[in-house]
Amino acid sequence: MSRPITDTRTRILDSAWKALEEGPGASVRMADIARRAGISRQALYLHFPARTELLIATTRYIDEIKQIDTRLAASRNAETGLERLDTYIEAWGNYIPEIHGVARALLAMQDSDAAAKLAWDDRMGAVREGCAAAIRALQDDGVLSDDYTLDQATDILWALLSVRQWELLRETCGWSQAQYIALTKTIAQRSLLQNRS
Amino acid sequence: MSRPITDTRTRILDSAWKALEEGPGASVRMADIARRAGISRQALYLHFPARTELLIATTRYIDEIKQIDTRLAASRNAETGLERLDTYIEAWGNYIPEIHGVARALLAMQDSDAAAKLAWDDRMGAVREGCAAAIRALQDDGVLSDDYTLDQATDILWALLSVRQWELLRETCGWSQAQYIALTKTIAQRSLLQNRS
DNA sequence: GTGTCAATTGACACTGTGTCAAGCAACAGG
DNA sequence: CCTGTTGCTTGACACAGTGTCAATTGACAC
Repeated sequence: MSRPITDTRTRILDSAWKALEEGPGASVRMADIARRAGISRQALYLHFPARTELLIATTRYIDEIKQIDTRLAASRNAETGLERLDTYIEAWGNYIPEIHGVARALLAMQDSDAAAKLAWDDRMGAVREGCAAAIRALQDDGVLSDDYTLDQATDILWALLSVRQWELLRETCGWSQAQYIALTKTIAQRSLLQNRS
Repeated sequence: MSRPITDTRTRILDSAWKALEEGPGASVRMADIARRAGISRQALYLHFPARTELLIATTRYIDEIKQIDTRLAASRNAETGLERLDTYIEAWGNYIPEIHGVARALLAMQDSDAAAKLAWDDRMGAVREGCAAAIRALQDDGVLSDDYTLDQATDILWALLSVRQWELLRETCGWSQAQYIALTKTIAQRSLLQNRS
């Protein structure tokens, strides 16, 4: 066989990724993904028994390619709290464009597929935990303003990093990713930190 | 007839609103909305020829009940830029919980219903314009930091006000709306404004 | 050569959207 | 009282997308 299992599976995941990236309005139907991957629709179901499982698997796949866990671990190992925040912002900021297509597709599921949504929540929970850890490090360093609780500060940073989500609705932002990440850093520091160190 | 047109139409819109509010995973199918409103599914199509039109109409309906345009106009008439920002934040902040169900439902449309999405973008554009106007007033008052362009500042405030959107994915925030709006004001002022006045 | 495994084709059930036709109850004006 | 209109009803249907099933093919491994 010139096509080992992993090959086909990878081709499927690549196809799903590409389909999801094509923005809102893109057809992310099983048939489309199968056609993209060059296999039949039914063969797709041999690899992924349901659409939601394919979407979740695509998330994990993107995680691996983008080395998200590695990057988040790196943020955990940073020396100062501020470095930790920087590294986290870079990891998550770079992740968002890839991930928001999946978010859209999962949100789009009419049937409340509890298991799939739980898996997604877990993933997001992990990323969010990285955010909270960075904030906590800042508290330990004593540079975090005590106007905000840990949860509040996490929510604020999360919001700043997630503004790209709104591009789903109004695709008129026009910022480059680098611009965006740089600005996020500035605003996060200005908003959350006291001018101490 | 004990049921004039407007009565049925209002009942439909109320039903749709309620259905949309029941969070992600809620069934916002035409049949469900019809059952809620106490009419047949086909009668629903007599009032709204398509699902997307019902969703958009529900947005307008919520607008009216919540008097969003009035509130945004009030923000336009505020004396100082800071008051203007405050009024805007209050109007839009109170609007979000009602509106994010519609956002979710519209995002969920697989068929890229261009017209409906355009109408939605228009609505969001109007609200966003209110945001930009508030920011611009702050520039005129000379209290807005010139580190950010108008677009950047608008995006930041928009992000801060829209963090609730993420509750769709992780419903663990637990903030009260008042808490949220108060915090948004603080963070917006701290982030965007120079400590001048 | 036989078994196995991935993938194929073709058919089917089910759900949700949107359409169509025929009928029915109430009300209005002659 | 009859007639037309209006708002809604029931019942049927077409269509798209998901997910399932059975029978078949083609290549590789032992």
